[in-house]
Amino acid sequence: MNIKEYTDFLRISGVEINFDATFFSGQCFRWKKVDGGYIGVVNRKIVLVYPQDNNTFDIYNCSPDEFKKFFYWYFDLDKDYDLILKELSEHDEILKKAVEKYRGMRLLNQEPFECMISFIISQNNNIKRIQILVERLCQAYGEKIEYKGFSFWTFPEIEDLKKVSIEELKCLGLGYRAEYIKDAIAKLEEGKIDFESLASLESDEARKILKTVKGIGDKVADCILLYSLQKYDVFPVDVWVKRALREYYGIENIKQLRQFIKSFGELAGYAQLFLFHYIRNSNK
DNA sequence: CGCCAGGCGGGGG
DNA sequence: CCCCCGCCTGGC
Repeated sequence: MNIKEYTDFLRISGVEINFDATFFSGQCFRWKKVDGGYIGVVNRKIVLVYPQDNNTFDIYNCSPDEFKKFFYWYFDLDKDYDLILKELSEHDEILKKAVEKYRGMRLLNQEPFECMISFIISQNNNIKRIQILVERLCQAYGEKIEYKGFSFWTFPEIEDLKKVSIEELKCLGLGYRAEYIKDAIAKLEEGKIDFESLASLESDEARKILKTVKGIGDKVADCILLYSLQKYDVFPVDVWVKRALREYYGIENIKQLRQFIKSFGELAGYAQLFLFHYIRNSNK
């Protein structure tokens, strides 16, 4: 990888990133398309990304230091994707196709609080509505930031949300999830949930603790573990994945499912990312 | 109007 | 443990 500094952007070359697949695979909800690129709010800043030819992209509003310290991690660039994708391809034919089609998709390492709240919101909702609800939450309680004429809001901090009532959250259209969000914040405040200590635990232990929050079940817990706590042995299962696993792999029960997930070892999360995206886009 | 959407909690077998 | 139902809300 090579980083070249220009007056107001960095040119990163030697890394293959499929931004469409990465940003719109359902692992995150705040990136948007702009003319020729993508805009997002990450690390409390507005960031613009413009893909170029030959495994190169430009990134605006990001210093070389910030790229090395934050985005290198965020885009999962410390991993050897050649190796990961090779192993997935060798697992079976379905995964081989998924990997071929979406080569360059990255598993994002996101901020745990944003990830937790976003996936609590995601339950029983479609992607479009998840995006709208997350955006409303940011506009109501986040901090307004600007860059090159774009204005956005940061994702609210725990401090910003702890004084907000359930009723106020419901006004945003969150419905019964408002109560769940409040419970998550209360448990964070009380120290019953602590992301740092969760990250140090085995996935099964961490999942149990996350599930003590009202509104966090297996699926939401696994998304938090995989997308923000680096638990790559976790494989979130939703209705789509369940259906696909039955159809493609003949998986009918929990026992078979556990065995299937275990067969990927530490790459289960990567397998899920590629399988899920492949399934979602091939069926329509 | 009913049904569904990238689940979950609560109750009952 | 497994199954089943209702659920805020908005779109179709």
